[in-house]
Parts: sequence; structure tokens; C-alpha cells
Amino acid sequence: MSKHLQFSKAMRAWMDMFMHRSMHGMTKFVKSTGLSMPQFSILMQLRHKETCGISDISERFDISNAAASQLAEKLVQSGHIERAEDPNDRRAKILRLTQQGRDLIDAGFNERVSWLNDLEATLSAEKKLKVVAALNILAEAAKSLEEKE
Amino acid sequence: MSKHLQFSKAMRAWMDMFMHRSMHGMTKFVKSTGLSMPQFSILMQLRHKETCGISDISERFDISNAAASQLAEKLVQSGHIERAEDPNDRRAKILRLTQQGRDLIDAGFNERVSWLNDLEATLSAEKKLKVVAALNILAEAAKSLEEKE
DNA sequence: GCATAAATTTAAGCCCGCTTAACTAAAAAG
DNA sequence: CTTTTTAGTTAAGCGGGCTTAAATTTATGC
Repeated sequence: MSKHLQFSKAMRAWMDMFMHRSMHGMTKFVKSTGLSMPQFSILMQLRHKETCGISDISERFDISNAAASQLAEKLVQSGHIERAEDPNDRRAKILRLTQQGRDLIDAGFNERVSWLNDLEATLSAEKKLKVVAALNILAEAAKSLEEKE
Repeated sequence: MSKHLQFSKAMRAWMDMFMHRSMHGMTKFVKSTGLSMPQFSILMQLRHKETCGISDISERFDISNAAASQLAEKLVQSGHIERAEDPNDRRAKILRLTQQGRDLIDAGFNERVSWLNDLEATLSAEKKLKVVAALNILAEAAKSLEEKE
């Protein structure tokens, strides 16, 4: 088997597992927060990117600026994000998680990955080290990929 | 930093990246299919479970039986699933992917992992081997976890 | 057998996300 | 300085998902 196939196969198997485990409780958690999926997705993006503008949202989720603006408005109202004027371009807005928003999204993240603790417990110290090293390689590669875009 | 913290931190960083990327591809793909997210989620579940009933859907996604029934009806109409009577319990229905539904859901999976090819391209052969080894360790651990449950 | 429970469907109605269109305001282009 | 482009907001309206309530059909308990 070629290196590419090895990589692809291992990655897909892992991804399948991850999706199966993590997506399961996701909709339930989102529902329990009272937020809609689109609203939750915006919080997720802000958790990842720290800040973004209205157009970043519409671009990412492939919706109109109007829709993005409306969703952001609701999240501002509910206290999950703050919306400030961009000092460099007064047309633009800078969205950012509030502490409340961050706490909520962290709780969701924790819930989704809690099964990883059980998984870790089954690993020897040696295996754990190998996994950590590989994960760091992957995270770094993904980061460099992001910088290219 | 303890081994547990190392593991937890590395895993979370990677998961964050992973979620961010995969969700992105997913929403775009779902939109392009003309299906709604709930509809697509049902197809995803059927991809894993092969068959299920209406109540399985309502339970899994935490919606009413009525909602599950309506969603299923739309998927039957669009030709993505088939709905047959359960011979063992004529009240119940057995839902199953049609070939069309299966093709679509497989295409979605491929699209969701397409960015992994770009990621792989940035890795040296040596790093690739380390990653493959680690992924196999994780997959095996996840499997043993599953057997415990 | 009869009453009760379970699996699903249908209908009415609410809510929300999304779109288009019209508008404001600010930056960029010429 | 005027025109055009860009960023975002607002309003009206559509469509879809979800809920409750009521109905149907089949299984189960006594």
C-alpha cells in the first residue's frame, strides 16, 4: 500500500470514528442552549478565529450579508458576542465572543470530546507520547495550510 | 506539563482544527445538495446504522415523532430513502438508504475530507509515517473502547 | 376480548433562517 | 470632488422545521 493510501485510509477511519462519536451529542447540546445551529456555528467560528466581520460569516456559511447580520444581532442581544466598530474601517464591524459566549462554547466542546478521556485511559505512556507528537505535527501542518490561504 | 495535559491539549487543538475544517466543507456540500441539515443528518445516520425506524430518528435528534415522520416523508419523496413496513411489527416502518441516497452521502464524506489531501501534501514522508502510526493507535484504542460498551 | 400502550401520520400554527430590495455610511477610484 | 464599490442594516415575505393535538393502526397486558 502506498504512503498516500496508508495516510488516507488511516485518516478516514479516524475521521469516521470521530464524527460518529462527537456529532452524536452535538445537536442535543445545541438544543439545550436554546441557540439555533447557525447561531452556534458562528460562536464556533469565533472560538476558532477570535474575531471576524459580518462578511466573513456570510462567506463562510454561504449566506447573504443580511442573514449574517441578523444572526449576529441575535447573538449580541443574547449576550454571547460583542459587536464593535472597526477603527481601521468604520463601515466594518468586529465580532468577538463575550465571556458568556466563550464559556458556553467551551462547555459544548468539552461535552463533544469528553469521550477522548476514556480513550486516553486505554493508552500506554509510550503510545501517548507518539500520539501527542503526531497530533502536534498535524496541528502545525493545518496551521501552515491556513496561512497559505 | 503532565502527560495527561499534553495529550489533552494536543488533542483539543487538533480537534478544534478538525471541526473547523470539516464542518465548513459539510455545510457547503449539504447546501449544494438542496437538502436541509436535518435531512442530511438522517442520511448520515442511515449510512452508519443501515436501517432505523421513525422513533430512532426522533430519539437521536431529540425531535418529536411527528417531525421525524415529516422529514422521512420528504426524503422518501426525493428518492433518497425507502420506507417499508416492518414485518415483525406492522405499526413500525423500516427506513433504508436507496442507492441514490448512498451515493450522495458518500460524496459528502469525500468532500468533507478533501482538505486532508492538501494537508497530507505539506508533510514529509517521515512525518507521514509518524502520523499514520499514531492514527492507527487511536483507531485501535477507539475500537477497544467500543467493545467495552 | 377489551383496554391500554406504542408507532406513525396528518393538520394547524409558530418561529426562525434566508432571500431580495432598498437604504445608510464610509472607503476607494478616477 | 464625484462616482463607484464595499460593509452592514432594515423590512417584507417565503419556506421549512418543529410542536401540539387528534387520528389511525397495530401490538400488548390483564
